[in-house]
Amino acid sequence: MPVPAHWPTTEAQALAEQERLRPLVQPHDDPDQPAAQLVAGVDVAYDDDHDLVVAAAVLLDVDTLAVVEQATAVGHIPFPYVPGLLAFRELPAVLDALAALTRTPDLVVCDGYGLAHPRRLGLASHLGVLTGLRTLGVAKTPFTFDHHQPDTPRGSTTPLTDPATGEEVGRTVRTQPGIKPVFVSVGHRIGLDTAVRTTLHLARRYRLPETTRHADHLCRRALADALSTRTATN
DNA sequence: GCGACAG
DNA sequence: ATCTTGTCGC
Repeated sequence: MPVPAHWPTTEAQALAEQERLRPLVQPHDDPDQPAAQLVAGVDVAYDDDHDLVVAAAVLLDVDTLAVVEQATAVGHIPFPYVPGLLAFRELPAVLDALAALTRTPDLVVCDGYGLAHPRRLGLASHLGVLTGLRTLGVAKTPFTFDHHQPDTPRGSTTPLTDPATGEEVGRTVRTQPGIKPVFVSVGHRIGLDTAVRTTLHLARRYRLPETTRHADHLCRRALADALSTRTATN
């Protein structure tokens, strides 16, 4: 329930924490791990007026895409929204929701970026390093770095490149024909090709991965429930 | 200095 | 993220 001990309170602390965790990210496929069977989707909903944050973790079978388990967690908002420091606002609740699951996911799909981040530690990578879990990030809107629009067909991609180093830090992916692309980047213990392939598999029907859709719906319902319960109690 | 800026 | 009306389409 509570925020992890020593969770950063100021921007300076958060920046220092990112510098500390950044070198621990493993941006490649992990040979010791078999292909993912249980994939988790995590998402968060807020109510700033009541200082409430609700996270949801939904486990899907990667083959059938059926929901096999789900959990939620409620808490207080631990950090303000600051571009580049989103993880400090979302992860405490996400960690609680994941801990509430009975089974351990083989992969966690996050809402946002991983390596495609100003300091190479977006929330997907951050979550991966903190938990040791394999993670990837799928963002809905551009953040840092330039890119071109992918072609119209589903599966088309274009690189998200760091203009300074020329390094490919992510990829725009057209998950549905002619529909606005999503931005995929490596989180932890996974390579970009695998991350993109997995995202396309999970987004066979809609623009966003099934994992993200389920987690989004669940955390919104849970937030509504938490607010109504609060009204009935207070 | 100014603008941009995941969710 | 969240606030919001109507509207197009399966």
